[in-house]
Amino acid sequence: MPRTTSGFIADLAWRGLLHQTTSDLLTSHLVTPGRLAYCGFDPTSDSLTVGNLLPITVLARWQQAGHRPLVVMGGATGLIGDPSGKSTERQLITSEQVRHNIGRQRPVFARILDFSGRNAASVVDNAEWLLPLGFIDVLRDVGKHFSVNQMVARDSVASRLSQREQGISYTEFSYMILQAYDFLHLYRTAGCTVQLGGADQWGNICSGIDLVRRIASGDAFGITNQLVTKSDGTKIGKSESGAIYLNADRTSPYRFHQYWLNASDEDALKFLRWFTFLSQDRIEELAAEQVDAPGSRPAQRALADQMTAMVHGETEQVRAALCAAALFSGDLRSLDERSASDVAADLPSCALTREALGGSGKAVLDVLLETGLASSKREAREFLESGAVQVNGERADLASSLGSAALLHGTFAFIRRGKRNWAVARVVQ
RNA sequence: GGGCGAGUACUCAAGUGGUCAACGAGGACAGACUGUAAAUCUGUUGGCUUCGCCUUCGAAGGUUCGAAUCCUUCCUCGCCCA
Repeated sequence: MPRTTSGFIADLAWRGLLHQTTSDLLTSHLVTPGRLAYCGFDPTSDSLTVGNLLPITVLARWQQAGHRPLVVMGGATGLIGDPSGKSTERQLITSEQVRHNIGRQRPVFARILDFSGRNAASVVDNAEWLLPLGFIDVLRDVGKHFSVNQMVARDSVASRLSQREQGISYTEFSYMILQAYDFLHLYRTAGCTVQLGGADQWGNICSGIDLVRRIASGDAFGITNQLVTKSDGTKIGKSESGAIYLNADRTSPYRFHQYWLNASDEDALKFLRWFTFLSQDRIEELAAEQVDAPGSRPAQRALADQMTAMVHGETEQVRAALCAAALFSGDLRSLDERSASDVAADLPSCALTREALGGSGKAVLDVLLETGLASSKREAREFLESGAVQVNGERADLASSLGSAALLHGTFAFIRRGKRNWAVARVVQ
């Protein structure tokens, strides 16, 4: 954590996150505490994903350095679509959808940023000032300050112009004007002097700074962070079963925890620096432990715990960690009924009836299907034949079936497919 | 509006009348080795009542004993001309 208000930049640099800053004067600007920086988030999806996490944590670091963070929800810009970093024209979404998305995304910011105290964070929606604007007014007051020659030269636009298959619509082309106007508006009304964003936002941020200088004769700054990927070059937050969301109803805290726990050694250390608020000393300590005892994966554990606590809170983090420990210790039988029930609540599940368990019992093959661990009987068969399936810690085969005797506490059958896929079948009355 | 070309499973991409549930690559999943890691090797990758059957190759019709492959119409996309 940065110790001084101007240490923000140095901290970002150490973490490998600093991409560019717009001016050498920035450092002296940051000496004064309580500077206001904003970062925009376009609500184009129902739930934020791990991919959106980085800019939020950068805002949090800004706050920890003694400055004030401002979250700008793109209630208006989200209706247009930012071409930056996109290779194809995007589908427009409805304004109802945007409002719904904003409502869903807001709580995530509330957990990561501090909305109380002297440096309290705040959230605004650019629909407040962008929607009332008149087209002609914008063309006369704002448009005059933009040179099409420059706009066309921007990376985000140029790359789309050069590929004739895709092109770019006038709508998306105009996006940078809106974002620049945001900065101007926030500079004038709130004294916001800094904009944070990903490296792909560099162009948009510069446009805003230009506009502030031209119209308000003011000095504004920009800081961009690196766009990060996993060591194999793929995006962070994409798993086999889809994106990892920040809302608990889309990705359970347990699954979220598991995602980080499964990071490769190389990634785990990088992720600790990029995403967590652990100190430089602590991270270096973990790196050393990693070298000494790679088998116990200290970096992954610290990462998973930190991330889950940050996004879902400490209660959920403790639950997820206990759940993981129970399942992967290999000693399911030691779980008491209460803990078993807690663990079961976090896993994909299916219901068993007493009747189905009578006689020869219920085929494990069917249970695999019902819990979603296998998507077809053919696949279920394949898993059973290859020895990929365990029920309550016992390997199952094609002939295996569930009887009452096999259940844990007479109620649960924990099914494991492969190394780390779990589900539970439980008896219902 | 006129001319040409393309649409194949998660993706890319073969196949141009039977030997095609469809080559190959990537991805994904599983097994072995490990550490719920990486790398490597092996296997699987449309569905099912699995020595067999059923449904797929942009959509709908048609020709044929038999079509992803031929014909017709339609839809979508790309290139060229106006």
